[in-house]
Amino acid sequence: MTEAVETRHFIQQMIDADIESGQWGQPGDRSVVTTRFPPEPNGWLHIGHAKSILLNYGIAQEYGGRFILRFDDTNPAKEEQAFVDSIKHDVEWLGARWDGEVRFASDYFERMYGWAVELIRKGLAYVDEQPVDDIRAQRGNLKEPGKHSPHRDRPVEENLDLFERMKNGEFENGAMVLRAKIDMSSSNMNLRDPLMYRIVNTPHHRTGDAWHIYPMYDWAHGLEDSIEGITNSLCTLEFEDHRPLYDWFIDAINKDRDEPIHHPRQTEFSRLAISYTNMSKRYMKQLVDEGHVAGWDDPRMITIAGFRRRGYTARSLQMLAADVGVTKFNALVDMGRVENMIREDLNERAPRRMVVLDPVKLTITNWGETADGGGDEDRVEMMSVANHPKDESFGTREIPFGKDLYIEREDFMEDPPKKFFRLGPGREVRLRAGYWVTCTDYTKDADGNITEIFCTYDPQTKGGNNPPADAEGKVRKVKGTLHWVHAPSAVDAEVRLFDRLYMAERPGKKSGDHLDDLNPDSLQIISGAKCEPTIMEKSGDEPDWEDGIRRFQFERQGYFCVDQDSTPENLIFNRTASLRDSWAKKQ
RNA sequence: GGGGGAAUGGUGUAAUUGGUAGCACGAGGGAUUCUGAUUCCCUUAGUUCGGGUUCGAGUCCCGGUUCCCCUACCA
Repeated sequence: MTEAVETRHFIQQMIDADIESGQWGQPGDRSVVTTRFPPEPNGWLHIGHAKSILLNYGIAQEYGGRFILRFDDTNPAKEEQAFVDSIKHDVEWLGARWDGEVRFASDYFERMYGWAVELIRKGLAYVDEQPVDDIRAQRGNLKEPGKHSPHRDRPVEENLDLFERMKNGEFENGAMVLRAKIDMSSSNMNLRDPLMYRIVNTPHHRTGDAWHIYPMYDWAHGLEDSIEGITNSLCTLEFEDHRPLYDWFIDAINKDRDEPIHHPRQTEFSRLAISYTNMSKRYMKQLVDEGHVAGWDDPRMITIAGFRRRGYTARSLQMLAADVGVTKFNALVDMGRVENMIREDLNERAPRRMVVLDPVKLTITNWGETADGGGDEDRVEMMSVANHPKDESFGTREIPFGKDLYIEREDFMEDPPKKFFRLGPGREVRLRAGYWVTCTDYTKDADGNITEIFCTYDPQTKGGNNPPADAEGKVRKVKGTLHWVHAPSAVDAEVRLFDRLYMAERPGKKSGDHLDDLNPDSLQIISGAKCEPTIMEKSGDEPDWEDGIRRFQFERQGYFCVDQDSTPENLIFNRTASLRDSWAKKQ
């Protein structure tokens, strides 16, 4: 007997071991586990952030610990309150719930400053007043060691004085910095006397002009983690080289200190990369700025807002995060996987509707004849349709059927090949939940476009059911079932069909410019789609979409959601994903 | 001529830490089907390379290769 064993990724295994050994407190106490998501409020969150959020939140959940949302607002020049709000919204939408109030690094500036003073007193930090270029030149490079700053051995009292005056705003931007005194010949560039503070005379979105110096990432980040009692500071692979510095700063503070501060453990995992996209903020900004997309929440963007507007569910992103796993391997996840996740979720949860995207008229010429004789050309029959083929709890709805219908233009061919299971001259198909119809004639315009299709229907196939067996006991069969709408009662809608933004697996890899790989057909707007009249009807059996965004499967077409700009008078649908199409693949 | 990481089917990810290389997706084939969807069944294909230790190596040792990251007063 093989049992499904829950496999634990390397971070879970590490935490398990820490708990057993009592790394953070009493051995066995799982509730101490504390994680965080620390975005800088300077932009939009993307799918890569979603992986990080879900990883951090998931671990806190699993161990019964805490998950903290902290804004790393240490750079007043680039940050805005608006991003704080949108990031909170995205994190919540993803389903992550943070512990207590949202935290801000700027609330810790005073404490960080105090610790910096302690480092100066210990001779571990100094004020450097050299120009940026000199500092840069002295740093050396990957092969050459750096050189000491002439101010490296400035007396402690002088450092203290200068640092305080930096804080008080006595100097211009860039006039001087505070640096840690570590090792200018280290092979790890991060340890070559890294900057701790710089002068920025720009008002901060939360602290106003209270500060004139702002902490650098390496100095600030570990301290923020420490203050919040973070046990596991999870970050991406490129920070591996920063870990020695992360540890050095906390150790330096704790050196000769009566009450040592908490020392979290930083662990790195590989960031999410997806084919046919690029997570680079620079690239995304260019797409927006140059109008290649409509904005940061354009449904083609891989921002969380973009995925949301496209119709992706939080659950599908959670499924994706679980699916890609947590490792240190630089993996490239196939975009097809992402698309399959939303198909999997929506297949289960989306109620079905019939919508004709590219309508062509279909007229039933014998609608006046009925099985019991005496039909009425103008009558409308109501047909009962299941809202979900596999789940009866979705219930049914009634849709009208009559003489004048629309079907999909691509469902008719003048001279169809044998394997084409749809309509053609003389061929019979089932109109889903309607009747069986046989094509008897069609008309074309001067350009050769089909303008109208004429059919007869079989009154014995009402509801789409098979006709009764003939005298020899044989039942007539059809290969194809088409979706349709009743023309007089159809509701118009705009439908936006999205495709991948890029045509290359790794945009920009070949030519160096990602714009060269842009897919010119990534957006197709259809203005005359015809929807069944019950399109927006709430059947009560419809799932409670946690974000209020309504989603449907348009039968035989794909999954669609109601766009935020849609109104009852002017319906707008976004295609989230097409259905799998083995017919298209064969062609 | 530096440092830090990583390599398992096409893709992603496991392997009780030395004991039958498994799962998912994809792809191919078939069954079912009032969505060419869904569902179900079958098949496909892998330990970066070369040595070594061992009864036995994805796992340990030695050597090589390839890929990613590191020289911001950004995070």
